[in-house]
Amino acid sequence: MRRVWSDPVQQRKLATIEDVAAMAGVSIATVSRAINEPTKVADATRRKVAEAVARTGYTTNAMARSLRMRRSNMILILAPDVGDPNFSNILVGLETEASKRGYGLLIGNTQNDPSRETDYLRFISSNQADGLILFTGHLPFGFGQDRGETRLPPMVAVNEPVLGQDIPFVGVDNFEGARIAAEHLIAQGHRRIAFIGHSTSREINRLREAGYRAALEGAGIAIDPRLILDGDGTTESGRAAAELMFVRDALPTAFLCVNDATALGVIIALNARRYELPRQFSVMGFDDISFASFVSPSLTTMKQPRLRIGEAAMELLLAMLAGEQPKSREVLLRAELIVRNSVSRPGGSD
Amino acid sequence: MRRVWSDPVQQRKLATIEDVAAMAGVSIATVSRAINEPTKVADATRRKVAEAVARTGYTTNAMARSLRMRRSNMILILAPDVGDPNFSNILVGLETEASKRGYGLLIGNTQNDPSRETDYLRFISSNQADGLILFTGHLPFGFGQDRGETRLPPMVAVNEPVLGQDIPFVGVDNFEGARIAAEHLIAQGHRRIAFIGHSTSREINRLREAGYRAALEGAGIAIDPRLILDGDGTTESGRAAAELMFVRDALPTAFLCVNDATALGVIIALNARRYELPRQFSVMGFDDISFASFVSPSLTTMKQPRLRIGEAAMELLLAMLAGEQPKSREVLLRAELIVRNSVSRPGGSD
DNA sequence: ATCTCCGATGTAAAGGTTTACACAAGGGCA
DNA sequence: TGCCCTTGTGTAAACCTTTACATCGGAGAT
Repeated sequence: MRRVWSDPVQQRKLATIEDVAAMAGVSIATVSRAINEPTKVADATRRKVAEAVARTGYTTNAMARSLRMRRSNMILILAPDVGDPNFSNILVGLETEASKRGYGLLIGNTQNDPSRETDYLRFISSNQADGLILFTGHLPFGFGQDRGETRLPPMVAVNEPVLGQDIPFVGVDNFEGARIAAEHLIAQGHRRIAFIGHSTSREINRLREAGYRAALEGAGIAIDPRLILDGDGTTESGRAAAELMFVRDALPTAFLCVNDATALGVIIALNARRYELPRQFSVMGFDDISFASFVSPSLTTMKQPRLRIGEAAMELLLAMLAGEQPKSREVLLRAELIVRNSVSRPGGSD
Repeated sequence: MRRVWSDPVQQRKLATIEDVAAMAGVSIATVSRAINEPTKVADATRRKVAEAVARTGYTTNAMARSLRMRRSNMILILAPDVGDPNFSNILVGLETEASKRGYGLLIGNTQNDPSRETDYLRFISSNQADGLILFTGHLPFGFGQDRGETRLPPMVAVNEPVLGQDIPFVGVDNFEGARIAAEHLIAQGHRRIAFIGHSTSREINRLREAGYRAALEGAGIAIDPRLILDGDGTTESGRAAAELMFVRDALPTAFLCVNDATALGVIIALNARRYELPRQFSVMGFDDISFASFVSPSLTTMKQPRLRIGEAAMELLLAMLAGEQPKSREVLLRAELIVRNSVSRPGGSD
């Protein structure tokens, strides 16, 4: 049995820049330059160094480098729920872009727990991360509020904007997306369209509801407040909202839901009541999360360009780290209408 | 407009241990001890230091600390696909346990690209990470094979074991899980049970197929090789496999699928052929990924204890880092049978 | 022939910790 | 009283880079 892992302590000392310098017969400064600024070094020297690097297997010690340069080439990702499907796909985009530029990703799962948010701040304040991607929709607890004039580190909000803090945001155009969704329903002939929102993430909800209202007004349809319900964004709350509609007297012909999870709940409620979908009721979601195509009927929804959101956010953050002024404080990407089978013309309702 | 983010360079220099020492009127060594080994410091001194720390807002610089101590308190997670739902839930467990013990998580998305795997090795070889969690089922490209006797860093395989490398593994008991699944079908009265596998991750497939065979043999059912098909683990391959069954003459009454994605494909194929499920065919999956409960019929499957897998893996890795000998080289957790609506007694087939 | 300038390289400081070792003071014991 | 041991603290080295500044030759200009 080879006990490969049993000794956690690095045994064979790693080669340092000094070993390389000795082998190449130059000073450590020259080695450093040969590696980092090759043009500043004579060709012959550069070759000698390159060979010594290869023979020693030298890798520059990231800790020493970071200590000296005061930057770690790490980005901290702060998210309330790492398991959220919406998160993980954006993460792929973030990672792609970051690793392309030599940055690493450090992930922090806060579960909306203030103490965990504070906890992760140490990565920032100890220089272990140069910048921050925020999924949480608010500044980490312990920032800004306590010390009056704390400088905020470079950061970009994603998924949900941070209100009142002048923090660059990259995300989907929620207003426009919801308007397109509602217009799709209207184009199918629906006039009585419900909106099931969720107050949990206020800003997203506000924008999507605004898009819904804009579409209806644009089509000359009066807003019926009885058709606007509020949930918390979960499947269960969608189900409950649909049930509530039946208890009241006012029924819609179509449900526009603030997100796919809610839409799923609505579908479950309608299926349970033995309605035939989409003939009797149309349902639309927003997000296009993975199960959207597997529900029955498969869900017509607005697709968030998650990969591109991640890439764009990271690109923006890295540009900020490089000292560039971002062109705009908000990058909005268009949501794409995905037509599946949960929407049709209003027909034999009841 | 407050340009909070516009200057990426840390402006106000952070307090160092020296500032604290000066304020408390002690040496830096004492400050360090007061923070890290409080018992070795007199009470009065400790209080002075604590106050100075509070007043300066001192946080120890992680880079300097890591440089000196040759350990970073970071764990690198190497996964082929960060967006995979199976991954993200294990990640939550990993993160919970790691952050509880003061470790950070660095994530690397390799997309099974050897060059990206090699790329991420720099985190290990430059001391930027102390240990490694491997989702990939193989050593990162560039490890082991090239230098004959390279010491492997402390690592734990998760999800899929690494063959022939004596690397500790934490995961679900695939053999046992598949056997339980098959036995569940047998208990419902099925005798002709198909197994749709996938050769992409060989070891997982091998074990699950073995569990299937063991169950059948245990019940005295002869294995019919025409009922064993191979796919690649995707929904599409599940669909294709089910279609193939219909082309051939041998039909099962139940499909045991190597994973939920495959099972979903089978369900789609059967639904498309207008069979009534589960009356005419039963279908079982494995994994219990999020959409399993939303498919129609909802999927009976074996649930992987993902959270616990993550926790156990991290616990093991950290123990190894602390120099402990792991008790066993393999931690197998039981999969749990989740009964939903895709399985019933074999009935009116055709 | 001298001066200037430039390119290539070396020297040494700085970045912020932890910790081995030395040292001082004080208490207990012979 | 003298010695030893313990407890608490300080000094300085080590961790490994990057980079400002100095130095040194040689080429080109006068």
